[in-house]
Amino acid sequence: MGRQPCCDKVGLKKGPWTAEEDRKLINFILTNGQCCWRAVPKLAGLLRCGKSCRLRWTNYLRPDLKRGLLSEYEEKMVIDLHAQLGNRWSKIASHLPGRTDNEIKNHWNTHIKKKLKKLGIDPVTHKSLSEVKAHTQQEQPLQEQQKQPSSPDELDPKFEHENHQNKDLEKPENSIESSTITESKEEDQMIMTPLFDSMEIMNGFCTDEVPIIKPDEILVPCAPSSSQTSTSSSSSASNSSNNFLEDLVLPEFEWSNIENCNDINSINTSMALWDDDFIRSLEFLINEDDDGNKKQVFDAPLNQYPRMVMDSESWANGLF
DNA sequence: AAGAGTAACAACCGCCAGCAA
DNA sequence: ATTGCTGGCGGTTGTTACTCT
Repeated sequence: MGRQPCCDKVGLKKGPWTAEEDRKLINFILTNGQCCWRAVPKLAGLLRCGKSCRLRWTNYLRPDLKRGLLSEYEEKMVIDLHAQLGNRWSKIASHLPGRTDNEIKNHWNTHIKKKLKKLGIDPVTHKSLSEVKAHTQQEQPLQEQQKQPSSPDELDPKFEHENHQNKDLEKPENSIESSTITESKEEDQMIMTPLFDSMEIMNGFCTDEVPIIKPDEILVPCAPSSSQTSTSSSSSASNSSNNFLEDLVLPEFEWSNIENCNDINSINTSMALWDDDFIRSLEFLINEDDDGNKKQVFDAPLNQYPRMVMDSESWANGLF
């Protein structure tokens, strides 16, 4: 037998996240760290599917995210990495601390593509457009002869870029690429040019490094849920959601001391990494409503949550 | 000022690899 | 070995903001 489905999708909310939903999700992850996403919406009191929660967290709520447009430097990196990796946005994002694959993908499609075209560079091949044009004109008669693809790769857009890469290899003098695509981790490292080394020094944060907790270590807020709903200042405002997130001034995180997330002690240690100042500022910011009035949104100060021990069966059956 | 067109980006959808049951 | 769920990924769509006429 397999596992339970991630969600039944019945009665689940879709569309933009409200400020209240953001608060609930942040509240939950601040308190519990990251655990099984399927359980998050139930435990956090959200009518969302786990996948949606994960996406919202990784793409928007994560504390390490940079906001605003990509800098010229970052843009240059994206272009360079795209030339080497193609549309592997997550891989590209992994070289840009604080940026998400979604953000980079969007930026590529809306900004960089146009920029490159303006500069006469084909955004797919990273070659000059005139050359690409000439190349395709040369190939056209041949392609008409061979309309049936000779290999499955040709049908798969994923391979399109790699095919270009191979072509590029034939004419390295025309490419801005500095290395070839490889899947191995070792060679992935080699993609990092000295330019990227400075980025490595930055305090990179990875969602994988968010403390993972065991089911029986979930902290369940004990305050009545009505306190949350009564404080919901704007259930419709993705705008207000944006505002309160823009205001968040988040500290640098150091997750390096979490060596073994399966160890309960290390999990407790990891929770301590959200230092008091940060928690206070977060509470202050999150508790502010749209008019700037202070409100109690967190059910209780984070350090006052009782640690509720759940047995694994309760967890598995989702009895909350 | 209003409507149309365009840009920007958040969110969703479907697919897939990995893995637990 | 098989089944089917989870989490991650890339492509696409929908919504909002902005600009132009």
